[in-house]
Amino acid sequence: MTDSGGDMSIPASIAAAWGLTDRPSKGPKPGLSLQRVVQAGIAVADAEGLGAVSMARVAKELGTATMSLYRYVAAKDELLLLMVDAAYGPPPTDVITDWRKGLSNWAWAELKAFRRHPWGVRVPISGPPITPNELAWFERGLALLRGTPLTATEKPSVILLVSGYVRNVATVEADLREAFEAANLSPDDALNGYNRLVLSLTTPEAFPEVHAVVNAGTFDAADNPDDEFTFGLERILDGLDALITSRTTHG
Amino acid sequence: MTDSGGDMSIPASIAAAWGLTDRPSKGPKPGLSLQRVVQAGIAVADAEGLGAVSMARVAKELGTATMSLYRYVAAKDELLLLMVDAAYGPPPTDVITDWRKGLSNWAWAELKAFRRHPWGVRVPISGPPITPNELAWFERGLALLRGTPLTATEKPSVILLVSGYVRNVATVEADLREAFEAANLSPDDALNGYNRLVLSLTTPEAFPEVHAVVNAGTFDAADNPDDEFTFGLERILDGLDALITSRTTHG
DNA sequence: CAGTAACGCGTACGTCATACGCAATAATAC
DNA sequence: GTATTATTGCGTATGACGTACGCGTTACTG
Repeated sequence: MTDSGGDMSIPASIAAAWGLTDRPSKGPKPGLSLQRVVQAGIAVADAEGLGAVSMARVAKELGTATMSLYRYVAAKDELLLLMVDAAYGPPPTDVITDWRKGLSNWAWAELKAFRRHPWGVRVPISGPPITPNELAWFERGLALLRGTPLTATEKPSVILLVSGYVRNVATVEADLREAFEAANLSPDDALNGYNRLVLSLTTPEAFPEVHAVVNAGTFDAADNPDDEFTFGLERILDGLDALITSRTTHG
Repeated sequence: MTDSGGDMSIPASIAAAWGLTDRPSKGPKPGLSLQRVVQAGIAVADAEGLGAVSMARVAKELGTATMSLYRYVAAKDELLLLMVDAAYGPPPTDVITDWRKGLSNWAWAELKAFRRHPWGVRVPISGPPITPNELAWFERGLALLRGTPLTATEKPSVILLVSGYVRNVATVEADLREAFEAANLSPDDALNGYNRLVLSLTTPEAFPEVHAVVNAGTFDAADNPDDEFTFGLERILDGLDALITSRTTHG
């Protein structure tokens, strides 16, 4: 009863990221800029992890007082959202007509963005894409599906499917990295520790498949980290291919 | 140089969840139990969201002092991990020989668990599965692939692929729900607000595909929320089917 | 030149996780 | 039966953190 009017309007900082704010004609010139604040946040996150990103820490990075940041960002959540947007950067613009090659290229580019900024996967998703780069990636993904017989309902589902997969793999990679950095082990030792841990917690009777997988040495080495990603991606693309070709042949 | 010995041993509370702790013979009888603490945490999260889960709030739920919880859990992170584990519950135990039906059933069960406890997707993933239910789900998933020609390396990849997808869809569903609860709108109005927002931020020239999708009314209604899930799941299963049948026919 | 809007930022407050220590308790060792 | 000791509940205190508020300053507008 208090505030029945649902808003759904965007924060000023997001509008600024879209370049929709005309700079005010009055008052002192800003000493900072939204971009510089976001870049400082990224610098801190890259160097010290997302946990180190506090308003105070970001301000220190810029040599300003903590509260000055709030002239550019209304809340920390907004800063994080814009940091992720900047971490994505612009999507690949290669002109690719083959949807499969295009989507694969797109997915790899997204994975590389997350590898460059592993903290990206730790920022909780706050809603559907509204920042410039997020929407640009979405647009590019949809464009790659242009030649396919997929419906307007299906195309976004495909993008969700692929980008969600990228995010998952990136998350697992980040988990592994954080685990062995925290315990300062080598990646191999971390995997090995996990193997021994699982074997000690479970019995072969109750967890036969898990034991079989662990004993097969599946988790022994982080062989080529790309192989894991490739496997799932190819399955997804195969599944899409099946649908697309079935539509194409039954015209 | 300080602490070169990497540990990789588990927290006491996790061991307790596995039933590996012999209760101490000395001292007063515990007034609480790990299970009760975890259940209280779940009750708070279900009723008021994950954001409301503070140690103080959980303690209040139990009628105890905040610090008493630390006799059962060494840190809040552990509590959250165990809350998620309990939210999963045991995996479906249906005996299904057809891998595709089995995996589908498994995926749907996981989605339902997340729908029951939507905050589950908001708990950041801290590492590979080590809690009882998490590992039980993993085991079940692997068991469903027993009859397939997939290798010991591929099977976990498949599980990661499917459960990651479930998690993504559950996250998107949670996003939507939180968005319209926050703005107290109906789901339709929330979707509509997003549509108008996107159209106002982007131009049809720069974002033609996005405009086409929005104008097609794709995001107008949350029709049957299950349809979205089904679409992606079937694509994944199709992709797996392609691999499995190719292996089967080429013996 | 007065008015005004936007700036940088110091202060203060509320929330939260959690380290520490103490008194009470209950089993064990003598 | 008494002393010992491990373990419990929990009060207190600390330090981090996000951010509301307001003040003095700046630079453009009327």
